[in-house]
Amino acid sequence: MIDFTQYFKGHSLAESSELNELLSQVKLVNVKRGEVLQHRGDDAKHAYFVRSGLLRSFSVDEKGKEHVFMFAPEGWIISDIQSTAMQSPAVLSIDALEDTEVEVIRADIFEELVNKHMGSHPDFAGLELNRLLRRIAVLQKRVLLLLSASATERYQEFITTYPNLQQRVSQRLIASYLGITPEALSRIRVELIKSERSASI
Amino acid sequence: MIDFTQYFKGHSLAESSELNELLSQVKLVNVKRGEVLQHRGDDAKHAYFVRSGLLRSFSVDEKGKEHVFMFAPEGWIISDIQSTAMQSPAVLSIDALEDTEVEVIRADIFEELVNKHMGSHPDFAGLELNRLLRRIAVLQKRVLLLLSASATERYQEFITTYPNLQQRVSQRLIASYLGITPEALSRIRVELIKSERSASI
DNA sequence: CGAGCGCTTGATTGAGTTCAAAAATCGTGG
DNA sequence: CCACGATTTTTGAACTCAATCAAGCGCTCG
Repeated sequence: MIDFTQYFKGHSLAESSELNELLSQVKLVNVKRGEVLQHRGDDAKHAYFVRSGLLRSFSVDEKGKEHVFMFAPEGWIISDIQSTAMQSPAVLSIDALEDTEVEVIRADIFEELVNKHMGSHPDFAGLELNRLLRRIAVLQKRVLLLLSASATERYQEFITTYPNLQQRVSQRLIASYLGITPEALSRIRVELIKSERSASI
Repeated sequence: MIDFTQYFKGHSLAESSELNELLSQVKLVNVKRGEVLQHRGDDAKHAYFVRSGLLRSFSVDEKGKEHVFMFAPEGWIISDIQSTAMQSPAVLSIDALEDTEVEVIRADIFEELVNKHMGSHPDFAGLELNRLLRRIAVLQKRVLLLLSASATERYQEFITTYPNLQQRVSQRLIASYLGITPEALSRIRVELIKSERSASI
């Protein structure tokens, strides 16, 4: 079982009263598949730490179409970092793709902790820095893929990067993550299976 | 004239010996339009602070095609954050689109400074955190645009977000940034000018 | 001044979308 | 546990946006 406490383990903050104060703000919530945790337009943004289950964030465009921004399985933190940083209403909605046990906390808690407790617990900043750097790495990779790779290549990249997710998420949602229609993904898969067959003969 | 020193102004580190140590590592370099500052595959990554001129970072795909990842005009810092964070060879190349005066420093200096001097100069972490959050914000926006918007919409978004760049960068490069061909952008512009005309009559 | 680069325009092709409908799967209540 | 309705996936056909290929024009800078 992974949780915020464990996330902070190994850092000086882990044993401090500040951490206890922080953890006392954490609410443990059970959400059912399909429930929406955060709506686009919400002013109060939250960060969600997934203990078990699966969340996703997504945007809705003018034509009403959903676009999956990210998936968050066990151990992941999901939030609308952009809207939190810009102190603007949420542009992303967040909902549950499976029954999920999730720890909820104010999304700006990380920044606040860094700013407030840097002096006494400086390595907390390093932890947060690391989280953001990893986020940037996956976003950079995703942008470059969207710029340069065909739908087929993006799908192959997806299944090698997230083999476990591929089992748990419907094709409809994978297609949305890849920026294509479900029909296109269906056709891509039959082509891939065909070529697998001929390659293994 | 903007530089690293100014970037650090207003933070406690600004007056410290650590900053002087840092600034002594900064090399001021003049690069000519077309010069490549960093090649894909380089092990030593650098961060570039643009004092004047214009840099860009880009990737090259298997077919040899270039894809513009970002532009960096005066006052911007450009680097391959992903490769620096992952301690892997650079995936992005960086070159000059105009004659550029640039301050060069090891790309991992920010992380190192945060880790080393956090105790004595904690607010430096806040500065760096802010830089990363802004980066994430633009990347999130770009991913969502690539997922949901047509080439025309992405172009319109580009010119409203970066009106100054539009003047300085060739259409060829803007097209690359948008993920389309120069021919497609040329046609899009014709259509937009047409519809502007009919709208203003 | 000429070679090359950038932009445009045209014709053709192709990857992916849209619309429609059937087949398969899932989930829920009885 | 089964059955029914709803959702997802597949398949087909027509269409669209953007890519590709090709040619011509206008600059500039060497």
